Amino acid sequence: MPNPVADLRQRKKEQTRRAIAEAALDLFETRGFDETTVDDIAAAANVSPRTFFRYFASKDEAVFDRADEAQEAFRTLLAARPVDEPMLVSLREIGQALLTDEFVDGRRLRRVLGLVAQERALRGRSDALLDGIEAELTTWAAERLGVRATDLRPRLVAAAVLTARRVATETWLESPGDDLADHITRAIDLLASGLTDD
Amino acid sequence: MPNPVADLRQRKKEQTRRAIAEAALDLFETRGFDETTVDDIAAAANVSPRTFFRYFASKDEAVFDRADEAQEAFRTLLAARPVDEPMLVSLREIGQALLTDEFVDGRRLRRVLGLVAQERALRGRSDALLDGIEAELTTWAAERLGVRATDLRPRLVAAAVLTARRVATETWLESPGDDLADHITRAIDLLASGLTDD
DNA sequence: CGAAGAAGTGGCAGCCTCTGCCATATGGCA
DNA sequence: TGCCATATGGCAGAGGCTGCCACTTCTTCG
Repeated sequence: MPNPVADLRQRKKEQTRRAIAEAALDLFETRGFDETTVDDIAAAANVSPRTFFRYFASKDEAVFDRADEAQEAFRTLLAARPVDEPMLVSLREIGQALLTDEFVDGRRLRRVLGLVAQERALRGRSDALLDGIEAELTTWAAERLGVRATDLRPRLVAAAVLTARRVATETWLESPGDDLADHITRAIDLLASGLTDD
Repeated sequence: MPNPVADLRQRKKEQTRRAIAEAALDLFETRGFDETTVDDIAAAANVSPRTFFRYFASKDEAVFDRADEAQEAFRTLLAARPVDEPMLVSLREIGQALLTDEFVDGRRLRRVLGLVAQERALRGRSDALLDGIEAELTTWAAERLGVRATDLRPRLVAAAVLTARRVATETWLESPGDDLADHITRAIDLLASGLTDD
C-alpha cells in the first residue's frame, strides 16, 4: 500500500486538476465565460478536451474547484462559535474569518466571488453549492433557536445571511479599494437592525 | 391598418406560442426537464425545432412564458403604495395582493412554481427573472430612502424581501392547507424585527 | 525484475442546445 | 390577382457533453 501523499498518480492528478481550474479561472476573467470554450481551457492546461470532462462535469464546475474545502472550513468555524453568541454576530465573524487566508485561499475566493457576481451563467452552480451551505446553516440556526429546522425562522436566518453576503459582494465589486469583509459586516448588521437606519 | 386583436397573424403567433409553452410544461412535468428535448416539444406543438427557438431563446424559457405580465402587475402595485408607508409594510401588502388571482393565472403559476422547485435546471432562469424585479425593487427602495440605488441598504432591502418570499414559499409548500400570504407576511415581519423573536 | 493489472489520457463518433442563412409558404393589401 | 411582409422550415455548424475503445503510464505482485 503506497503512501497516498507521495503517490505519483495522485500528485499528477492533483496537478492536472489545478492546471485546468486555474486556466479556466484565468480565461473566464480575461475573456468572459461565454467567450471561452472548453477547448480553450483544455489547450491552456495542456490536456485534451476529453480529459477536461473527466475532472469537471461541466464548464462552470471548474470555477468551483475545491469548493468543498471552503464549505468544510465554514462548517468548522460554525461549530466553534459559542452557543450563547447572537447568531448574526457569529455569522458576521465567520464571514470575515473565511477571508483571512487562514482556512481557504482568500485570494482565490475573492476572484471566484467576483467572477460569479459578474457572470450570470455561473450563478446556477454557485447557488447549487450555496444550497448545501444554506441547509447546514438552517440546521445550525434551528439548534440555536431551539426549534425545528423546517420552521420559517431558522430558514430565513440562513437564507437572509447568504443573501447579505451576495449583495455585499456586489457592492464591494463597485468600490475598488474597499475590503469585502467590511461590506459583509455592514450588510449583516443591517439585517440585525431590521433593515432600518443604524 | 388591421385591428391588432383580430389580426390573423397575431392570433396564430399567440396560438403557436401557447402551444409550445403548454407542450413544454406538460412534458417537463411528466418526463422531466433533462429527459425532454427541444425536438420533443416542437413535435408535440406541431412546429419545427427551428421555430421553437424563434419563440423562446432557450429550452427553459418556455416555462416562463408571460412572466412579464406578473412583473408588470408587481410594478403597478409598487407604484401605487403611499410614499410615507414603511417599505416592508408596502412589500408585505403587495405580496398578499399578488396572490389574489386578480393579476395572474394562479393555476398555471402553481404548476410553474412546483416545477421550478423540483427541477434545479430551471432555477437559473427563475433567478434571472427575479433579478429584474430585484433591480426595480432596489430603485424603488432607494427613492424611498433618499439614497442612491447603488448603496448597500436599498439593495439589501430588495434582495432580502425576495429571499423572504422564496423561503416563505418553501415552507408553504410543505404545509398543505396553509395560506401562502401568511407565510410571506410572517417572513417579512421577521425581517423587520431583525430576525429576532417577535 | 518483469508481467499483469489498474489508472490516466486521447481520439472519435454522436447527441443535444442554439444560431445563421436561405428557401418556401402564408397572410395582408392594393 | 399580384406584390410585399412575415412566419416557418430545412440545413449546416459551433459548442457542451458522453460513451467507447485504444494507448500509455504507473503500481503491484509473483
